Order: sequence, then structure tokens, then C-alpha cells
Amino acid sequence: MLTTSSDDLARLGGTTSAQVRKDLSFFGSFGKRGLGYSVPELSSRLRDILGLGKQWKVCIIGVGKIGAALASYQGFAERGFIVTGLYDSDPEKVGTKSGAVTVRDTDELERDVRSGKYDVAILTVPSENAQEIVDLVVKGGIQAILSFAPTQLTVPADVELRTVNMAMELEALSFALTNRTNGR
Amino acid sequence: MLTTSSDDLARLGGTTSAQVRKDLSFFGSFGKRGLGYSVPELSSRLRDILGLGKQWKVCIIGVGKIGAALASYQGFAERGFIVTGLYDSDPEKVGTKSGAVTVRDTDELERDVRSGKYDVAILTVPSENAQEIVDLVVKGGIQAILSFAPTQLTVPADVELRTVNMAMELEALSFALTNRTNGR
DNA sequence: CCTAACTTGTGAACTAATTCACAAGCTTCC
DNA sequence: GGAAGCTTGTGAATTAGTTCACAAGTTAGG
Repeated sequence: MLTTSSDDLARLGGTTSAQVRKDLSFFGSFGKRGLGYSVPELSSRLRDILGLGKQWKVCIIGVGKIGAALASYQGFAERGFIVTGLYDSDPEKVGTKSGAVTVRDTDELERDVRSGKYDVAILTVPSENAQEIVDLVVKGGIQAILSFAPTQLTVPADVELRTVNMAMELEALSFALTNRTNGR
Repeated sequence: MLTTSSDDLARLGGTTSAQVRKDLSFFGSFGKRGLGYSVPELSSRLRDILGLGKQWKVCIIGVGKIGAALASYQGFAERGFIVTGLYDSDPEKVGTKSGAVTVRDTDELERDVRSGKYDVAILTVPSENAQEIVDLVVKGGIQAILSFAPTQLTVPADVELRTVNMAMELEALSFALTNRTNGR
């Protein structure tokens, strides 16, 4: 039978075997002592835990460079995130197509969210406009937001917000480069 | 005099005032009791600490959708990251221009890094090729790597590696959506 | 069946991070 | 100049997270 051990997983994930076991044990105990974890079972259990079998309706708000790149990103579909809407406030962009999806006007966004078209909103708008868009989709009843705007956003507790902050990564790199002990 | 308090900063940053003070105190004590922090001084000190006044020579490796979007990202220059090189292994792309920068062949990468052309490498290649490119630029003597490949990478301790992992963000979102207590 | 070799799951020990709470210092105002 | 009102900086207390270490369970081989 195909199995793997917490030690294998730790090496792959860049962590320790104790960490792997503690983390997994949070969701139950699906390993076998002396043997390890059944790969198919572990895989299936993790899929269930992460909800990767489900499908989520997603809109991307802001069809700039990053928004456009994301619109064709395969990783979304692979994880059940189906991009069914694109929005932009620029009249030049409204009506154009990206893949099979037509760009709609941001004016229609709140109504569309309210009508249940989307579970998740992906934000690729300038920082200045980010909070107002957030308020809009929250008002419409969105469940989760993934933001790429490098700014602190506020949402009610029942809305899941995650931020990918490139600017912060760059500043962390800059800090590390500036303060490295060895001069290489 | 224009000042701000740890309490203000905490509210802006979504944290607590004690946290702000502890963090800042790590680098010295540049606030005034009873008054707070001088905004210009704090700003300048943070710029110094983060090394935002310095300049870093950067190459982007992998000119796909994300790589191309990043090539024209303003945030790099704002933080002193000057993109002076683009690389791709696809002969179709080699020789084309993105902005003022011409795409070069990945074959030339190690040599170019070795010659001191770059301090930082930004990786936007498929996961399968990520580690081999990492090994290449490390061999050439790169100082830091920012990777967008959703895979665990290994570098020597003296190379700074940061990873932006979109796939992980999506899985975290999926998990949160699946396991949310309130059904909305 | 028994021993040797593994590996999990998990309390206990330890380490790291956050929060508390307050003395000390600065400013303002009377 | 003295009292009142702020706010920092930081030890101490608390909370969170990681690692240790080992009993208990499993497999393999004689």
C-alpha cells in the first residue's frame, strides 16, 4: 500500500515531522502507527478539509495588468474557483472580452453580488479605491475577498479577507538585503 | 510639529499600540513620551531601516502572464528595485521587448548573474522548473530571490528567499469558506 | 509467537510572541 | 513652577506555538 510518513512530508514542506503530526492531528488521526499515512486517504481527507471539491463563483474587480493576468490563471479553476465575472470602472474596458468573460461596469457590481452571482471577490484595483469596493461587495453579501491592494482593509467579522501584499514582500526583501550580516 | 502616536499607527495597521511600540523599540527609541512620534523622522528612520533609499538590480525570469505584468509594475521602482533584465527559455519570446527591456535567453542567466548584473531574481516560471533556475542563479551568486512558484524551494542560508504563494492563499480561502461557522 | 524496527499521536517541556501595566518623561495650561 | 494629561519604552505576565520524547500500535522476519 502506498504510504508516506510525517518525516517525508516534513522534508517536502520544509518543516518538522512533529509539526506535521500536530497539524494533521487537529483534524483527526488518520495515520497508522508503524506505517505512516496512506497517500490516497490523506489526499482525499485534505481535499475535504480544504474544500477543494467544492466550487466557488468568483469575480475579478479591476482589469489592469494584474487583473488581466489573473483572469487567465489556471490555478483558480484547479482549486474550484470559477471566474464568471470581470469588472472595471474604465468605460474603455467595459464591454471588452478576456477569454470567454466580458468586462462589466463596476456600477453593476453590488447588484450582481446581491443577486448571488458571486461567493468570492478578487480585488486588483488601486489602493485608493480598494476600501470603497470592499464596502460595495460586502454590502451585496460577498463571503470572501482576496485583495492584491497594498493597503489595510476593513471587513465585518463574517467576511473572510486575505491580502497578497507584494509591496510588503519587496520591503521585507529590501530589509533583508540591507541588514544582512554577511556581505557576500 | 507633525506627530503620530502608536495608537494611531496601530489603527492604521490593524494591530495594537503595544505591538507597534515593541516593534519600533527593536530599532531604537525614536518617539517622545507624552507626544508620540515625529512623522518625518519616523518616515526617514523606517526608510533607512528598510533600505528603501538603496537601489537593487533585478531580473525577472519567466515572461509569462504574471512575469509580463510584473515587468511593468510601478511598485518595484518605488522601492528601489530596478528591473534591468528579463529572461525566458522560449525562443519565441527571446528578443522581444517589454517596455525598454529586451527578453534574453535563460542560457545567459548564470553568466549574467555571475558578472554582477543582478542582486535580486524574481521567479515567475512553472513550479517544475523553479528549483533548477534557483540553483542556477544561486550558483551565479544572487543575493535574494522572490518566487511566485507555488512550490517549496531550497537555497543556501546566505541567500534570502521569499515566496508569494497564490495557490496557498486560494486554499486558505477555500478552507475558510468550507469551515465557516455562520452559513450566511 | 516473539523480537526488532518503525511511526503515530499526544501530553509535557520549552521557546516565542503578544499583551499588560506602569514608571518616566514631555507638553500645556494656569 | 506645579499640576494635569498624554504617550513612550519596557520589564513582567500571559498566551500561543513548537519541539521533545515516549507509550502504544503496526509490520516484517525468523
